[in-house]
Amino acid sequence: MNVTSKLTAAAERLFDRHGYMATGMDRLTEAAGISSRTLYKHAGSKAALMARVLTERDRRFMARIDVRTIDALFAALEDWVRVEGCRGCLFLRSRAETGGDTPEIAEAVALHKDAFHERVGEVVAMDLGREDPALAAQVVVLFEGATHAAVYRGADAVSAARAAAAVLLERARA
Amino acid sequence: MNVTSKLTAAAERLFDRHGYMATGMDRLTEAAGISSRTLYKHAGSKAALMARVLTERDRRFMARIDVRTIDALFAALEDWVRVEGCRGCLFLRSRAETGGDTPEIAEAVALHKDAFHERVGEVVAMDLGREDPALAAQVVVLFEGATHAAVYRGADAVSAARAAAAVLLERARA
DNA sequence: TGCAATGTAAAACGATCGTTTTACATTGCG
DNA sequence: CGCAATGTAAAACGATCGTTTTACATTGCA
Repeated sequence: MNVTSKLTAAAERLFDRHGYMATGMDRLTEAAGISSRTLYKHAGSKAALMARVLTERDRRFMARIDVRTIDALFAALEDWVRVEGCRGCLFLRSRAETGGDTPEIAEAVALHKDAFHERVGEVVAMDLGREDPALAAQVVVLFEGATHAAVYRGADAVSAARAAAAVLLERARA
Repeated sequence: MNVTSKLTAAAERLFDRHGYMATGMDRLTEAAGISSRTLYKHAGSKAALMARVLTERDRRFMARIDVRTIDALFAALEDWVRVEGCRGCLFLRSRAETGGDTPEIAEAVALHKDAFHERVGEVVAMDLGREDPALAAQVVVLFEGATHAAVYRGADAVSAARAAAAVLLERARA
């Protein structure tokens, strides 16, 4: 495992657990086992490191939701929550913590959310046999809601979203 | 308008726009038009101020969703988003920024989410004519999802949640 | 062999953090 | 009148912030 990926992984974990602003560079260097000079050579700045974390997380997340049905989409979220925990959407959190004023971060968030919405549209089209933008928008809302309600209601929130999505899909088929 | 409520209002606005950790005490004193000594006499500490902001926001929010139907619940959210903007749930954000390690904040968040869930249960019971905990959980997820999807999709996210909730309610009636 | 790259450890940078203190002005009420 | 409460302005507190720098060790390759 090279320096960059070790740093990125450590940063993602600390940002997720304690928040972006609350995580100082010294805790990052300590967790990654590198000096501050090496950190800045690889990351450039704290904002750039956060953007890199988001880009890497987007890759991992999108790979996880490479599915063919809406039900599998929520099953993937159940897995994600079980493995990665549930502390809300790290993308929206980064945007909120920076007030949307850091361009590199705001752009990474926008790219992720666009890609996610497009993926949901594709899954809906595969599952339903035709495109249905209205249903896709509802599934996005359910997914986002499950992610955030899981913070205080745990995996039950994902189950509720999964059941609701099944009803909406059934209705769209009729 | 007395000192305390002016401070609380200014703090809520700054915390919401720029994030909790990113908002320094000097910006709070400047926005509230008070000295730092007065701020600490009234608020005690930054964490206590944040908890007070959350308690006040809970009062205002719960008053807004004092409704009798599920549809009115999402209509109220549309109003809220139009008036207060959409930067995600300030309760979950405060919890995330502090890592859940500040008791006064974690407690205020838990109280709010419990009260919200109970209120949704009451609205579902009124609208449906009987209790339906499963439907209530789904409405909570839709509401939470609308709140957070609205950050990047605007009021359309609330409309989508509203339509989805109508379908779920219709299905529960049959 | 020797240079360039890549790393560490640690000090230092000015800035800003949350909070307290000092010194003084204003006001309301017995 | 006089005291207690409540406010402001501003300096100071030590700590920590993100970032850069200095000085030195290790490694890979021509």
